[in-house]
Amino acid sequence: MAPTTTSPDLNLTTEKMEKVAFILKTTAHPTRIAIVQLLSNHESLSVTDISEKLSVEQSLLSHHLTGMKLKGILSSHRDGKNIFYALKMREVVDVIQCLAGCTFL
Amino acid sequence: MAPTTTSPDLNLTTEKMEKVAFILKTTAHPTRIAIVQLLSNHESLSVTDISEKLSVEQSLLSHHLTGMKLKGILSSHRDGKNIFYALKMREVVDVIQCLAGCTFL
DNA sequence: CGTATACATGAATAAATGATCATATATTTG
DNA sequence: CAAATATATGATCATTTATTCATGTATACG
Repeated sequence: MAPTTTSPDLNLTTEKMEKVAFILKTTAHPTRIAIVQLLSNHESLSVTDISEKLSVEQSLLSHHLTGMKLKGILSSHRDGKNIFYALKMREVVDVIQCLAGCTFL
Repeated sequence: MAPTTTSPDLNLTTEKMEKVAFILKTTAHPTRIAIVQLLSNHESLSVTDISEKLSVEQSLLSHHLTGMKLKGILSSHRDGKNIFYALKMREVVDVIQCLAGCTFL
């Protein structure tokens, strides 16, 4: 009885497949994966925090962040001069975790 | 004690993040998700089988299939005139399953 | 209120991806 | 071997995504 080792049947509607593809696309970028990783360990971080930790230029990072927020993966709130981002769709952590666990990668 | 509900810490090297992004990108397309779904339920199918079931034109499908094979997601073998494709990296099923399970999608 | 800080936005460009079409190759069959 | 079937491939074009740069907006602070 090891229910977590076998995958259940996959039976998705076209609409669902499109939505899944949409989220996968939004996640499929090294920088964005790094962002998810950071936020999976940090609750919430400012743009500057993330920019420094990942060495990604402010504007480019901002584009990534606002995109991810728009698509529902992140949330944000302002605190003074800073804007803090947090992980909203925690499932993406599992998705990354799952693939990262592949021995052959 | 429900160990499967919480995600373990995510701590990936840059290289690993790139590889994960690579696989995610290869999966992030409605047609390719449909292919994975089909093959998760079928063991192996010919290009014609898949083309008919998904109503995707031969050449376009072939591009998708060879790409996915090249990137290690699928395997293939010839039997007579047909070439049969099968799922090689079964983890992608879990990835899709995971996101498909999101209530908000 | 002016200046500095933190972040967002938009335009322009570059690069990657997707789709289509024409054609090539492999295999079977007559 | 010629024709038919099944699939792959390569060129081209359209679309999407990524990056950069310049500038805009909000907040804080003197």
